Amino acid sequence: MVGDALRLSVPLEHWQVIRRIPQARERGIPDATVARLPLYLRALNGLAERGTATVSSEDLAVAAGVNSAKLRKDLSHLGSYGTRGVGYDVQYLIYQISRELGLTQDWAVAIVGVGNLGRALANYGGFVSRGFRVAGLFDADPAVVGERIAGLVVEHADVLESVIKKRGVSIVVIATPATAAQEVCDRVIAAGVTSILNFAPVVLTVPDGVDVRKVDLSIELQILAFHEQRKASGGPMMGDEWPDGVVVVSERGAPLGEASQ
Amino acid sequence: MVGDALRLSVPLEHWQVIRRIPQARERGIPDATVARLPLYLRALNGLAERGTATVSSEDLAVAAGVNSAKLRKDLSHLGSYGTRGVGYDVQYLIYQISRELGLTQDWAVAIVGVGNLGRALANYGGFVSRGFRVAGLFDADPAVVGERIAGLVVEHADVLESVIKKRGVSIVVIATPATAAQEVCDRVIAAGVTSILNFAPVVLTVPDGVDVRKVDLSIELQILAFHEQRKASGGPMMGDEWPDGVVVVSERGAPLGEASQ
DNA sequence: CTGACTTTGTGCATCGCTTCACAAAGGCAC
DNA sequence: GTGCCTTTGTGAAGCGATGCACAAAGTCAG
Repeated sequence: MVGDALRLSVPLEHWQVIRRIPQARERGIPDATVARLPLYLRALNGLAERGTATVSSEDLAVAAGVNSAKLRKDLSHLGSYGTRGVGYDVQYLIYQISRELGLTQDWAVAIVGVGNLGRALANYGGFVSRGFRVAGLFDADPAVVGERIAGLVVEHADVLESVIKKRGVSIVVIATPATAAQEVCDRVIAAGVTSILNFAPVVLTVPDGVDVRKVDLSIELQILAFHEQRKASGGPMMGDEWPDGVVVVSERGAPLGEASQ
Repeated sequence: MVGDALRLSVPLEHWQVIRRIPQARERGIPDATVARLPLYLRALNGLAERGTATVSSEDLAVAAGVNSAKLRKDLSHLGSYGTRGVGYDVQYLIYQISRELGLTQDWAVAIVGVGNLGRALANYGGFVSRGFRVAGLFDADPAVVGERIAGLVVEHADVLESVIKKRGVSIVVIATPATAAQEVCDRVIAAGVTSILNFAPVVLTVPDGVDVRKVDLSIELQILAFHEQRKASGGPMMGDEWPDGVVVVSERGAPLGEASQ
């Protein structure tokens, strides 16, 4: 089904040449590129749904919200797909990017911490949709254990290690309060996990070889606030002075109660 | 109310000098730095809670999970706070970073889309804790409108514009399904909002002057999958072939190793 | 006051990513 | 085939971030 476009549009010889030159693909793909591949993939899926067969770098770039030169360079790191004068075969490119990202296989994901966020994640369709399968939900609170969410029964955090091994979980999502995050992190790593997606507002300490990605809601808001402030104070200087002479700490509300969560 | 620490360790003269030199602070702070400031802020709050009065760049860097040279350079963009031979006054630095990020004022935030994610966000303590106040919850589903969440009554999306203006909302969080996101986006921008945090898996199109930050759960997972695959395929080649036998790319059996990271 | 010690702030070399601009490659009409 | 048109893939320049290494600036003991 897929897999035809190529044979037609790119003679094998071509790549053999490519192959010989050590070049990009051989050694790692730039991180910045990897971070954008999922974006392209999403745009391509949108096009595919609308029945588009081929797409130019220009059009795809618009759909993905990036610059076309960047898109081409990104794709060139995967190999020389695409046909000059025509563009890229949508289905073929979807396959190639999926394979590169490792989405042609199924990843078992466990979610630890079934609070508001954990529930939202468990029910989030985007996970299941492409290559990811929620294989376990865990919480330390007995009141939550046993509850059925998104078709799964919440298990007690005590059995984390054994379940991870038994079900071949390779990616763990941490959605616990900040205080529990490091402990959970240590335990899943001990159980063999090397990829962690962390939603808790703490810096996790992990050994080499373990990948941690962090999603921090309040940090994003703070960055927005910075820009918003800049825009608002378009005028000359804003409160660039010390409040009244010399007040120091946050006078506002409280001593900044780090809302654990 | 609080506010002594500084007076002791940093004589006023000091910054007046700083103030005069146009230097870095005048023109924008690098984006990369802005993105890390919230991290430093969190680390500092942790230290403050433990009663630490001053901290060296080295220690703070460890707490924030960055390199100390980077930390010093980042802080130098704000001004010359810190005392050589001693370090930084924790309370003072908290105040300076908060001010720079615009957290000394209160930002009214509206959340549009009260599904699983919207609920999680509304209940997320991290928002309220520092400078952000949820001033409105909106949804288009009549079944949800009227419900009380985190002390707020969900309002119908129809009144979005008027409420935004009335309550002075300046930051909007979009947690709607992908299909509704662009419309919501257009409407809040028309109502004067220029800062948007988007959780919907779409690329929003906005006019110049509007800031959009995006948090995409499935993209993060896909990036993890990429690295996980790299690690797993430490062995020879994995499914590097085209489904039915046309060999496609790298036949090589080795390189790749490179724990890329 | 002097000298040893600590830690900041920054000049500089480097690195990686972005953007430009264009030659090379392919399609298509005739 | 030949020539024109479209679009890719990439060399090279530009730009911003990173990390090193050290002078400058401060503390502190005596």
